[in-house]
Amino acid sequence: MKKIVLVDGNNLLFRSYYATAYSGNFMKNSKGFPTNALYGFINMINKIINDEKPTYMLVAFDKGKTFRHDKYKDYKAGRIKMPDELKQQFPVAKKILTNLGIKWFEIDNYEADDIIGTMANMIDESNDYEGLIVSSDKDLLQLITDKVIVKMLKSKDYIMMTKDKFFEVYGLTPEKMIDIKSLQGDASDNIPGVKGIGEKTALKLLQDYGSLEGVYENIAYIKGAVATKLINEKNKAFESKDLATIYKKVPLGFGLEDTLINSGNLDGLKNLYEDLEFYSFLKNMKIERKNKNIEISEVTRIEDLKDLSFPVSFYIEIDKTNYHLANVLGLGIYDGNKAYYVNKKLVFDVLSYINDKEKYTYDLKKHYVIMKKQGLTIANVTFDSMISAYLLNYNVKDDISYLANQFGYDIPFYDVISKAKQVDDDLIKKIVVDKAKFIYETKNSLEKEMTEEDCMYLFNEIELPLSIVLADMEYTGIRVDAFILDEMDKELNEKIKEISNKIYEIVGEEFNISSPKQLGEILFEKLKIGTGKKTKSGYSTDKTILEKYKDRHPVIPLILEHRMLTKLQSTYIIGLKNSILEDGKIHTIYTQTLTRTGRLSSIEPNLQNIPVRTTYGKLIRKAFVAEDDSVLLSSDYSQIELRVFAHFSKLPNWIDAFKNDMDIHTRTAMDIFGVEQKDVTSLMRRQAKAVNFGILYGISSFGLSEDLGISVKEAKEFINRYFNTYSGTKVYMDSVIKKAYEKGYVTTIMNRKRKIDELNNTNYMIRQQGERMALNTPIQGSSADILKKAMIDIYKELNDKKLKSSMLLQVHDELIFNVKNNELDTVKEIVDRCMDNAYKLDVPLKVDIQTGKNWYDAK
DNA sequence: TTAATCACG
DNA sequence: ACGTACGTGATTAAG
Repeated sequence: MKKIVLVDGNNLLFRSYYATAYSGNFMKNSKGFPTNALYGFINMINKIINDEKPTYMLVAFDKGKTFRHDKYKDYKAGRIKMPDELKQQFPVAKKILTNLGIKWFEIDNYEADDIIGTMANMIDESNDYEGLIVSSDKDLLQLITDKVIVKMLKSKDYIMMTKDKFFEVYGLTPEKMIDIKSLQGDASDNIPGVKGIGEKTALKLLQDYGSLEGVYENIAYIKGAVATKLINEKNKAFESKDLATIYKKVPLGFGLEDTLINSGNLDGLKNLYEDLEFYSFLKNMKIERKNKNIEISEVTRIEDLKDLSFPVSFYIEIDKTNYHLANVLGLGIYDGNKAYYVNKKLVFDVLSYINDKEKYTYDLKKHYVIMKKQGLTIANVTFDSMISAYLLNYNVKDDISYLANQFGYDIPFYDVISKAKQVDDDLIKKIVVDKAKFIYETKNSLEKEMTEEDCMYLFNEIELPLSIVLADMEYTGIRVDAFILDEMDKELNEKIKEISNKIYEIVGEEFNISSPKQLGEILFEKLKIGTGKKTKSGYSTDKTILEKYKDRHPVIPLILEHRMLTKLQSTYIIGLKNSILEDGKIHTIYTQTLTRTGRLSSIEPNLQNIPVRTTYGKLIRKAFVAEDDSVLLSSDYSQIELRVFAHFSKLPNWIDAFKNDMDIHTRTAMDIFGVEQKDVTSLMRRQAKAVNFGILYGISSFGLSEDLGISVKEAKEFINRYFNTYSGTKVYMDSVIKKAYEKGYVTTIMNRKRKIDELNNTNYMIRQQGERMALNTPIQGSSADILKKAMIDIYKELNDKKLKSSMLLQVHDELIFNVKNNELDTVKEIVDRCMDNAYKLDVPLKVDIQTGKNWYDAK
């Protein structure tokens, strides 16, 4: 006989929730997500598995509505609404089951009881299965047969209810549970029963007369108050019988054999437990840790590698996170059988030796830059787990150990290594080998997942080659003239001092202007400029607020100017100056595996937010200069996001406008205001532009009203007008959101996927936020895809033609190159053509190119 | 470490 | 009745 365990999932979660919920201050993880019900739930499931050792199992859940099979019943009207804190734990419970390899099931209009009843019925009719139901709900006892028993959960232990045991307790056969309920009622299930008849009386009556029907047939023999009650509530009694009967014909769509427990997904389970911060379960998972001690061959000569079989994975450990400044500590290599450790002196020779062989990495870009500094150009890397995991929406960090741990490898985090008092060679040896081993051993599963998710193109043709492009950009660096920064620094020092003194004079006291707290007190309490409370910790003094009050007090424009100047000085003058390395250049690091949309980001320093919007701030760009005999070339996509939107939404007017190289905001103004081009005022264009940008961000009337300085109502009318004019917009946006809800993710033009968990949040606000992400990501992400493709094409052509010019920076829709004077025309042509042709949209891509001795002039 | 602010696309 | 535009990083103050 094969044993199937049937679990009432709702019952289990409810029990666990209320076991701790009354304290009011129940278990949550550090993000505030409630976890109390899950904790008990997992404990129970583990216990069931331990105690029963089932090979088949099904967990049933109620689904949504208060319908029960074909008849509408006020079935649960008497129950209180499920608290959100409990509700939110249900989807996670289901995920956990899936990862445990346990089947769970729910279906519209039916309850867990019905599913279990149907299964029990199937088991009863089968020849080779027996069932065990786990619940604390007595209702389910009616399902007990010769083949199906119930494990009744009590507060601490349980009672195994077989047919015999049931008879022992109730003096009846199990199916009479229905009749008991009809008389006794059940408040929690909103079964009325007969008022005034409790368990004792009900049992006595049924033992005497066999069934509810029997009771009424023999009503003449029953005396006193009980008889009166029975007669008065006869209808209620029979109604209750109907309600108490578990339905056994749920269309399951699967058979008993489909409840076989499978191997599940330990890594997935581990991730879930980590998210929930269930460290005790993590410990008890007894996952076979995958990096058991293995023999490590120490490489002292190249000949020691003669047995190496390819491909191999390798990992270089360095002593700082900023790899432009770091020193190599050691190298680990793994070929599927043997692990090798290479000390820092031999790293260059060994990697040179295997450079024409196929290799796998974690963070190819980092390794490429490290070795390029030593004069070796790493080649033939065909797989990188960092990029792969990023595309698959894993939580990817700079430190490989985070991912390795998710996959069951115990590898210390980087800060452990960096904080170690002395860098122990044996420690490094073990770590680099484990890391290489992790890369090698998880390659296939990541690759398989990428194939399933259909992102091999993105991986092989975009991200992996791009990491080399970025590595070369970082390695090359951009020349920065420290003298120019110094001059600006002096000028700023004076200006800031001057303005500070003026402010102190006007206000009548000295204070820290950079402290929002102190500034708020001065402005709103001392000077009583207005009543602008906004943030948690006090008054909001941000730009928008200050600009609103600009005319109220002469100090405010000075504060604004002070803000601008100190920002320039601290972040850009001082910050950038500190980032100039010995070669007179700044080498940023592009994080390729961070953003949710597929964009790059730039750190240490961030070269993607160098001032440009204000005349004064823009001067910083004069410090970014070309090399000798060169100019800087800046090429940017004109309105790429709006073009991508035109492509997706297929708006005929926009496609037409872009094809004719028309100003898109003017065209929008013409369409929504219904005027000729010559009659478009600057206000109309400005408004049209604001709505267009709103569309890219997933428009909201509030956001638009803020941007345009109009009321929310007016903004709402504006948006309606826009949707009426461009009906395709609404259709497109609705379809994106619909698909996002269905699939749980959105995609870009190159099938980059972004999971959007916010769409499942019970909080309306957060769901709204999720919808805006769903709308924005395909646009922002596709634009990023396209520029990445252009970068790869340009890089390849510059290399193939052996040009000395090089790509330096990427700023989302813009590229900066250092171009040798004698290559200017060639490079211009290449950049223009590659960017134009990077991807074929329904509208043309447009590229603006400018050149100059420095970044300021090239804009 | 976190919040507030402001720089960019 | 709520409280909001999308995506980033660095600096400062203050707990």
